[in-house]
Amino acid sequence: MSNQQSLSEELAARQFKALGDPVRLRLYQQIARSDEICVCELLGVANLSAPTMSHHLKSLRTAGLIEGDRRGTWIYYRAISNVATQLADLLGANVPV
Amino acid sequence: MSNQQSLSEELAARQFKALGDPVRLRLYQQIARSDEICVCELLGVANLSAPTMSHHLKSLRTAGLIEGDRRGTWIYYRAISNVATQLADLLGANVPV
DNA sequence: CCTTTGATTAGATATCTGTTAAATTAGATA
DNA sequence: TATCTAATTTAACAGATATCTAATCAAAGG
Repeated sequence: MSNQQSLSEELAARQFKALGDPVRLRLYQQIARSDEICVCELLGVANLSAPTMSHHLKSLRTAGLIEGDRRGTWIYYRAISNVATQLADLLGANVPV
Repeated sequence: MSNQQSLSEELAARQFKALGDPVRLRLYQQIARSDEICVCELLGVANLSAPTMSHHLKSLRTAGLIEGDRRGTWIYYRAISNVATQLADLLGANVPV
């Protein structure tokens, strides 16, 4: 159904791991819900220090789940499309039973 | 589409975390592919010591991803149904944009 | 240039995690 | 009972991780 190119298991594990923290799962959902969102706004939503926020965003970023770019003073993040779908596929939407 | 009862974020994070290890992701997939599978057979497939296998199975078990029952000498594991689908939903198959 | 604001990076530390070896539990069989 | 196999548990330890403080980088405005 939706499988342009299957994720390596190593990469998928790293992505699940990135999502495997309550703080990061919330952040990812918040980012995925938004079209794009500024770090400063995420700081307003979550109750995290700026360094801790950066740390978690870096986890999500290096896992290939989100990407960000600076526009002037602010940095905007957005979810990388298809990744979530690929992970979902991998989770066994394809279980034959 | 498939949302009988949404997962708490805490639980979902624990489940993603359990899947966030290459060894456990493989194990989960192997178990989900099978109708049910004996630990001894998993030991044959993966190259793990018995204690390490138990450790990882316990992670998946306490996260609510798999369940096992003893039948005689052997213990059989199977994937708990719907959980993967709920996680997939949570990942944003349902993103409205 | 200096200061302010937004964000990341570096260093320190306490906690968590994956693996191993040794011990233990559970069931089957003699 | 003793013994064998299947699986888990315990204890120990190295390596990873989350959070904090302090320092640094990047852009904007005075």
